[in-house]
Amino acid sequence: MPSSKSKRKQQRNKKGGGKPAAGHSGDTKAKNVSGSKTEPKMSLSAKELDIIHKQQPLYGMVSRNVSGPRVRLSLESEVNPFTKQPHTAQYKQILEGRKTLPIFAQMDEFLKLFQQNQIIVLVGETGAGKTTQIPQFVVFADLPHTRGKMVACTQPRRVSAMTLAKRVADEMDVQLGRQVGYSIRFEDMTEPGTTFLKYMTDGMLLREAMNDPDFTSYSTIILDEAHEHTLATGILMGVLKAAAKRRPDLKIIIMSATLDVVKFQKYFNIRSSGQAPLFKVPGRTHPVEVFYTQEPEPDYVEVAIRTVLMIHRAEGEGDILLFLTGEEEIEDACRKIKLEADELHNQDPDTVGPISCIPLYSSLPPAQQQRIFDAPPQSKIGSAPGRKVVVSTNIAETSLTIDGIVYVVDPGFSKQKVYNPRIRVESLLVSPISKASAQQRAGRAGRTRPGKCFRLYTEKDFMKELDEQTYPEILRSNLANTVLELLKLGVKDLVTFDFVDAPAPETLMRALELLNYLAALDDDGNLTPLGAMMADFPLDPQLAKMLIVSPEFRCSNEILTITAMMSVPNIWLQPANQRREADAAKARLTVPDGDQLTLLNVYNEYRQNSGDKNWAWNNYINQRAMAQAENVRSQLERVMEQFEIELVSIADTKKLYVAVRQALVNGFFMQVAHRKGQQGNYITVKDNQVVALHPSCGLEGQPEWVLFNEFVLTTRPYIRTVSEIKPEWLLEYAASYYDLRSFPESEYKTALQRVSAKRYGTATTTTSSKRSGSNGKSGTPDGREPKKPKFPPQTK
DNA sequence: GAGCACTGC
Repeated sequence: MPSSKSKRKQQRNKKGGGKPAAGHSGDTKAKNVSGSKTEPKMSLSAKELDIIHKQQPLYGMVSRNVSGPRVRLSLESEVNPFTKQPHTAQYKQILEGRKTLPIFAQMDEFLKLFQQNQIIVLVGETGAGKTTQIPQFVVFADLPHTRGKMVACTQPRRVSAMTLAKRVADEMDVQLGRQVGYSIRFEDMTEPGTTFLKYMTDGMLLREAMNDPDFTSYSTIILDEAHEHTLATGILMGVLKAAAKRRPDLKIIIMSATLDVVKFQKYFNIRSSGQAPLFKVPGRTHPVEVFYTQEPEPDYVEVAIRTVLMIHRAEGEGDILLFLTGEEEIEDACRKIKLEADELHNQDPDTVGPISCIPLYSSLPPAQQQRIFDAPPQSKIGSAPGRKVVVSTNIAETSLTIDGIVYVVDPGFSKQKVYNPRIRVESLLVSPISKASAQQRAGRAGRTRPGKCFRLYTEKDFMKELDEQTYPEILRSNLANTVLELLKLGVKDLVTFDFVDAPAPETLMRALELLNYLAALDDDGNLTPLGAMMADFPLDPQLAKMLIVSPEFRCSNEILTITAMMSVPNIWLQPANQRREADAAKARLTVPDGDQLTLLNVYNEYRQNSGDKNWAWNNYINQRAMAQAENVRSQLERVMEQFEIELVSIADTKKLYVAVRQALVNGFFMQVAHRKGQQGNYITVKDNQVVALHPSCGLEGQPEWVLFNEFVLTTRPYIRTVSEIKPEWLLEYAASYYDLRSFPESEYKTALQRVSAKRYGTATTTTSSKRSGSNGKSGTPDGREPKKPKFPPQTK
């Protein structure tokens, strides 16, 4: 079957881009179809109609010159336009459903706007069907398969890309992974040459762009969920805008669920043709009545619990969704709600029904997450109906949809990432949500029938205090990775790069500085060969650097494992009632020289015991995280193979553990702390932050010099995932960063000077044996003075 | 003696 199809496609391709799609030579009919301004008359003969209906549904259609009536004719055909197979009964049934979507009635209008513009901004509430229907309209308008191109539709999350592709494949009556497919990390469900509609994560499209900055595989790119302002979406917009200027034939559609789209319209004003046109799609959700508190409430958790109980007592049937900020808060609230609701029910079962209270957050095992789809508890005949209460983080705002929710309780807070470029620290802070977020939360009450939303803040606060939109992620993140990606994408000047939301100069400066010290950038800010290689690894720059140089330390096999383990969420389980057992299990697996070595040890033990299905569980290790680490490890191994980076190891454990920590220094020499006093305090080198070892740290005692993976700001500043290192390694493998002349006077400077004097005979000159010779940066051979980097650019 | 909002390559 594939061979006959590709033959047909070759015949079409011979005819070239603008020619009729179905081998029909005279395209006069097509002109008739789309040429007139009013509802076009389709002056098709009975014979032609018969061809369209029974053999060639795309007969006579011309790419980007297609009208609604003509598309509908193709949809009603007996045969599938793309497979030439007879349509199934399921197709016809789904098509009837699609026809009732409001967006379906706007097809003609959309096709016209699409034809006339290179870039469109489209706004429509969730449930309008825009994500399933618009890509299909575009497929008919573009006929990408006749030109060897694809239509892409990007999503911020993997699950959405997968489920949408499945849904649309059904709607188009094709097999998933053939004409319609998806592409996400670890899974490419497409067939090159056959797939012409591809759902994918925005991160995946960004990866592709690194090797093809003009997006040449695509005729149209649809960017969905733009209102979420995620990092990848922000970068993609900038890159797409640049590509659209170079490629007038590349069409772009920006889709958003909130009305605040003027920003996008203005941003995509290319060729000075005025702002990009807006296409509006009506929503299809039920009305939600919104209530506010009269006075600001000081303790939102307490009020939230009271509100849930009030709804349970006084409101009609329907489930409740309460938004809180984190795991502990959620588990705590669930306990209290359950306790009080049970009491109410026992006192008066006739008016107050039974309740089930279900926590929801991402680190819950999938089986427990599934509980949100359970039916509410049954009540005895004659007594009040049962009710389900879901207490959730923001995961229920976007990622997971729970049907049957009628009441939403919104205290107006969520944990949000904030970045402090001065000390290069990302942390999580409970912050007020935006208006857009509050609206999204309220909308969760109206998915199946009219609902109610109780906001635990005043209407005045909503109007005056909340931001319109959530602050874009690009303004709240460490951009080291992003900057490396942009450079690999061919962006020369980051300071003048046209961002939708330009990051703070200090943030860019910090990123450039780090990349320069890692030798990913030369002193003129150009990507080095090492930097180009680093960009191809789906890793933070420090991890990529350490992995690439690890063969020089004969431990690339181990560094590969550690890198994978450091790329997955926390592997340690600590059930509340088994803390002592969990701690004991952890102690058994701990390597006292460093937490990174402990991670290596856990992975190796896990693999050695792969026959024992209960090993992870018995050792209080998160099985899911381990499986993820295996996955990441093999992906990284493939990239290493591409670059012919050898996988080597040292048999002697003692020597191996030294080599591993030396390799760590090559990536993390900027994350080093020195012990200060006897109180367990450390001070970070150059940033001078007072920190403590995180209680989860497995180091024996308090070594003088440590390297850390993470700086976390919680009850106090901690460093987490820590290894002991020797100061000589810093001088040897990161000589230019540890040029002591540039150091502020400090205890650690004095200590390093002592080491330097002992080693090189002088306290100020740093020479190097240049062992990490994969770049010209981290050593100063021949005693030459280290060159002062021009990077990063200084800001005022 | 803490804690991990969420997502992505």
